[in-house]
Amino acid sequence: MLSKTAEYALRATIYIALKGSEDNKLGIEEIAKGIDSPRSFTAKILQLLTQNNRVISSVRGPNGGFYLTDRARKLPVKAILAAVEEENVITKCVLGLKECSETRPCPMHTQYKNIKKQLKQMFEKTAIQQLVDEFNKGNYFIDNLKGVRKPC
Amino acid sequence: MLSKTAEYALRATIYIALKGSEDNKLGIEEIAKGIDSPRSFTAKILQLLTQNNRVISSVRGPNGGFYLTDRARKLPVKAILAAVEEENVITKCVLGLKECSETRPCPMHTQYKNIKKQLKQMFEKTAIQQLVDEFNKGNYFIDNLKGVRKPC
DNA sequence: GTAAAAAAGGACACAAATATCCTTTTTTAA
DNA sequence: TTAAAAAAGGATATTTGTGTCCTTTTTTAC
Repeated sequence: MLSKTAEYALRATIYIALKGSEDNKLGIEEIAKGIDSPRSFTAKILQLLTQNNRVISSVRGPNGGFYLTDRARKLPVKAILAAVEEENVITKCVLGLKECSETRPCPMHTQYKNIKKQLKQMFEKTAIQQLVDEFNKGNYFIDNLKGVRKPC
Repeated sequence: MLSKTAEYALRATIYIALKGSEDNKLGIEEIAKGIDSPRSFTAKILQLLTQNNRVISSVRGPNGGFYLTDRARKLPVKAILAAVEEENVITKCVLGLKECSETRPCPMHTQYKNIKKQLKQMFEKTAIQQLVDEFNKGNYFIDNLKGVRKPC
């Protein structure tokens, strides 16, 4: 479904949103460990997220690190995909046809169109902070987002 | 969503189901042109489909080619994904976590679980022949599955 | 203002996906 | 039984995705 790049981008951003703040910036070391991802590769991805779409904020030097502003927390999850140029999952034809629409549908269009619509909704209507809130409400215990988990 | 390999596998199989029969086998040349895919690469993929899961049947030599048996036409679309080892789209966590379930959900599990369920249904409940039937009923006009299109 | 900490950036390495080409095997028709 | 047609198979090339490492820049604290 998504590339490793997109998965790490989502995991890292959610991790930073969950554990960090402007007063408590997180270093790349902690983030990579927290989401179980390769450190340097993740650093590259975070660069995309700080530059391309300003989803993540960063500060260099001692006490520096990554965090999300309140503004960024209101962004839809789609903004993360956009930063790593993978928004197209939302719109792409399941058979990979360049043209696939209601008037020129591919043979799977009827079956897929509603799923695609829901994917679109999920990524566009869900704010990053919303994921944080829901996660904090639950008593979840997650393996890969290690530092984030709570005991069951 | 899907790899090129999976897309070509789906397109080729649907193309063969639409245009071919045991009496009218299709050659790789025609198939690749019909679905707008690289010829040799598509040939490799068709090998997977003939070997791994017997979704497609083939005969060598003059008047040989590819076709689908009636049995194969009843297979779910998932069988095509299985042949190219890409069934996991149906079950995979959207964030790529190894463990993600109702009891140990990832932060997007709530939003994604229903979409995943529908994806699963689509690939498991839709038979290849069903796509053919629906396509033939409509007055469709498709660019990439070139030979298959009908005028609007 | 100097040293240390941290992200940013550049260059490179490795692996997987995608794609091509050529040879071999099978089959058919003449 | 031979030539031609077609898929099967093997080897290799190319591109993209993934991952690492080292240097540079920025920032802070002392």
